[in-house]
Amino acid sequence: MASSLPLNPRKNPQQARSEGLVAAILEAAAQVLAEEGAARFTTARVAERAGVSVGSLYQYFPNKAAILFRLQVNEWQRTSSMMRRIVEDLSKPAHDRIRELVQVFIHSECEEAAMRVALSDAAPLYRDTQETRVFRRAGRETIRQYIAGALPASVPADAQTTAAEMIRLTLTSAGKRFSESPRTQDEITRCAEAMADMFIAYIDALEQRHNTGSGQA
Amino acid sequence: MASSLPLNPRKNPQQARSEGLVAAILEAAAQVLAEEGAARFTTARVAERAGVSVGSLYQYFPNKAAILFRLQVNEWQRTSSMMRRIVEDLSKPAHDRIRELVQVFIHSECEEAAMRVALSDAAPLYRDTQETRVFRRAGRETIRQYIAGALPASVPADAQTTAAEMIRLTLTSAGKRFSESPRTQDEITRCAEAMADMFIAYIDALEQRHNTGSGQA
Amino acid sequence: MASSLPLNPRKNPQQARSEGLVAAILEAAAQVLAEEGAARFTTARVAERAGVSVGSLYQYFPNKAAILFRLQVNEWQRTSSMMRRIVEDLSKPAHDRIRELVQVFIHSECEEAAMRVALSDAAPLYRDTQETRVFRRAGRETIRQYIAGALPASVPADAQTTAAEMIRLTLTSAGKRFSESPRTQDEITRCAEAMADMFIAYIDALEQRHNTGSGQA
Amino acid sequence: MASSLPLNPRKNPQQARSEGLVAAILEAAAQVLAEEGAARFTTARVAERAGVSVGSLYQYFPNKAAILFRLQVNEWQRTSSMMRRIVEDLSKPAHDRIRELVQVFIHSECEEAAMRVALSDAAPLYRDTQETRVFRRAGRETIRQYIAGALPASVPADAQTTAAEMIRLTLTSAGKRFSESPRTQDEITRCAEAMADMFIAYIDALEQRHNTGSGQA
DNA sequence: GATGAATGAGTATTCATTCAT
DNA sequence: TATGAATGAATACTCATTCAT
Repeated sequence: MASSLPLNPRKNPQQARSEGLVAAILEAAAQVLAEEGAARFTTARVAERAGVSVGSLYQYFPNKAAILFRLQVNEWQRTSSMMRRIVEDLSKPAHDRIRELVQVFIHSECEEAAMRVALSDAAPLYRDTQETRVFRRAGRETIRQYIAGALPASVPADAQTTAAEMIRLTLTSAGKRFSESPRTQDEITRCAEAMADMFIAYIDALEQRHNTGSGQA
Repeated sequence: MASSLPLNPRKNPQQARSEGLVAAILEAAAQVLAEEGAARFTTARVAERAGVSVGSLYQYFPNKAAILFRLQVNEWQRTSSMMRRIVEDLSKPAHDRIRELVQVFIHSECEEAAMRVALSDAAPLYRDTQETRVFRRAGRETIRQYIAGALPASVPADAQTTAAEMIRLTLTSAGKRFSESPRTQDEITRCAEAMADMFIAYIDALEQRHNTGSGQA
Repeated sequence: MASSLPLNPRKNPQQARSEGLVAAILEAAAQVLAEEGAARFTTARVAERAGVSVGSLYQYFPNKAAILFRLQVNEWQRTSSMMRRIVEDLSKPAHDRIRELVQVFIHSECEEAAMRVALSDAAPLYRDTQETRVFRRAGRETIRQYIAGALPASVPADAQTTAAEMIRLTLTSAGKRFSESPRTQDEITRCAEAMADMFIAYIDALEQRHNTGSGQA
Repeated sequence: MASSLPLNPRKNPQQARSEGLVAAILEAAAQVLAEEGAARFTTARVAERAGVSVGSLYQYFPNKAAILFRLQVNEWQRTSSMMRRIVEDLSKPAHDRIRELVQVFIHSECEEAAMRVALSDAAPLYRDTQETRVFRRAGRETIRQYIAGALPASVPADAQTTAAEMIRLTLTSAGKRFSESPRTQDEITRCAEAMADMFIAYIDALEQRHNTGSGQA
């Protein structure tokens, strides 16, 4: 569809004031999204919420999609750095890192669920963009590598890639879907446990298949 | 949000004519969705495509959301009956049934992907309805039971429920996500294979855990 | 610039009601143009003036430019048929027909001057369209032929074409420019007289040049 | 309409710096007009192009219209001085001076056509001003006198005025209209020739009418 | 003087839904 | 029953101009 909307910030927020405004707008945008939903996410509402004129809003964002895109990028970065922290902690055994990864990820998905769901609802507005595609692809790659980093080294590279990709796909998509309904802390923990169980069983089976001499596969 | 839109058909399609019209409208709706996307899915376009006046359209559907809802229900029913067929074929061992379930499901998700993605994009329009919630819950339950039906009987009931739910969640959400990008037949098959591997490893581990006498858990 | 706006009427006004609405909208448009000027010519104002909702307006015209285009076409047709009537009245000598043509044209240009000036001001909105170009070219051609029809037959074809084109250009552009300022009837008549004098002198000179045997040219 | 916008420069450009800035702004304005058209002629774009802040722009011009007005005045002055040079060259016979006048004027109109057309498109913005009216009236007068200066002295004063005014009106309006379409050098020359033919025939006829003793008029 | 961030009124266009015919 | 004309609220985005720094 609209695959060429420019999502780049209009000006580099060089000055503290600018950065503050951008932050205020993004904060307001997140609130509007969470409280009013994607359908009522309008530039006017965001500007009003941010205590800024629409004109100012458009000085920092070229269009509505760009605001949503920035919100999404921020989410991705948060997720990504969170994962990196866990995965790079080599003091823990692989299984524990996987378990922690899943727990932290699912819990984090369930935080600010309203906003995240609304952001997903609005995805059609910023999804079909070169920029988004590039960003998303890069994010996918990064996360897959983090996951691969927690897999046993004995698994051959291509099997590792496949498995990491399946785990990434499951983690992110099932995590998102799970977080769409309101959940208690207990439910969240149990869901993450089951998912980690599944991942670990999968990894162990993979390891076994490749370890056992001439292997069965 | 808009949780009280009536999605029920306005009249019981008693006459053949009515049924034909409803079918024509739904067919047209699916086409519009697939070819124009959710953003351009308008009642006027659907009516025109169906060769019907908007007025008539509104005689069979109380509002736009109801059309989308019906489309979604049809998808759910198709999926559900497809699963039932596989799961009830007791001539095959459980593992095979799981593999087949996943293969068929993922392939089916990737068919008519354009329409299904657009239908998902439009979900905010019909999602927050009592009716949808009821239907979805029932569908979830049914599918979970189908999956549970393919799990080994030795696993205790509650563990079985948890596992079936995790598999259902993964299958449907990762399947949907996977189908959002265009895929070759080969890619689809390999994704389904990996997913089935994961599920089977998960099930086997579960079985083992509960079989081994006093078990570790 | 915007060279691809569709200016075609959205629906054929088949019914009397439709025709009435289109006429009402065009009438209102002419009034808004005359009284408020091109800059304040908005679809909302036109609709209000016509006693119609904006929605209805957009059922009969695909966009603002189309309304202006229709107004312009009407002007062109009025001018064209007026010229034809004069030029086809063979009972009068050529000179008289030229004089009458000029008088009638200039007087007509000065009528509804406010609206016509505003319509010209708005020209950038509908000018750069395939449709307008086609229409304008056809109109130019027609008028040139009418003028050629009043020229003496002794002038060779190509000289006749050149002269008719120069007279057309002068008549229409100087007529338009002259009508931009408010004028008394007397001023208008005298301007038309002088212009006709010029045209007739031009035609006579042309005739003479081509009549005098080996001529000077 | 908006007949009271102040178009006067805000400050006398006493300093060299000021003059430079004014010139830079006008140059930038001409470029923006030529390259982007009247609709995209914004103060922001002009300022950016001129390498100046909007604030500075507003120090030298009270509003957007004033920039356009200055551009127009410059055009008028260029035209005017060009005409004066030709008309005051008494070494050439009147006919030749008329021919040259027309040729040079039409060619000059066709130069920078893009900018001139855009400047005309923007005319509604500066046209309805006391200042513009005064300037335009003065310009008209001057040009008419230049033209009168090339007419034969035997024609009585009032007839001369009428004729000069008709020629001025035709020259400027038809010239402008002609230049609105892209033209080859050859087309331009031939148009100017035909126009000069017309003017000379007109002048000769006038002369004859007034020379022939008791004359018919 | 110079800057450029902030303002906010203004506008074209769409679309779900109704209801007179 | 069927039609489709009519409605009008809603919304993204622009731009001339000001004024605090």
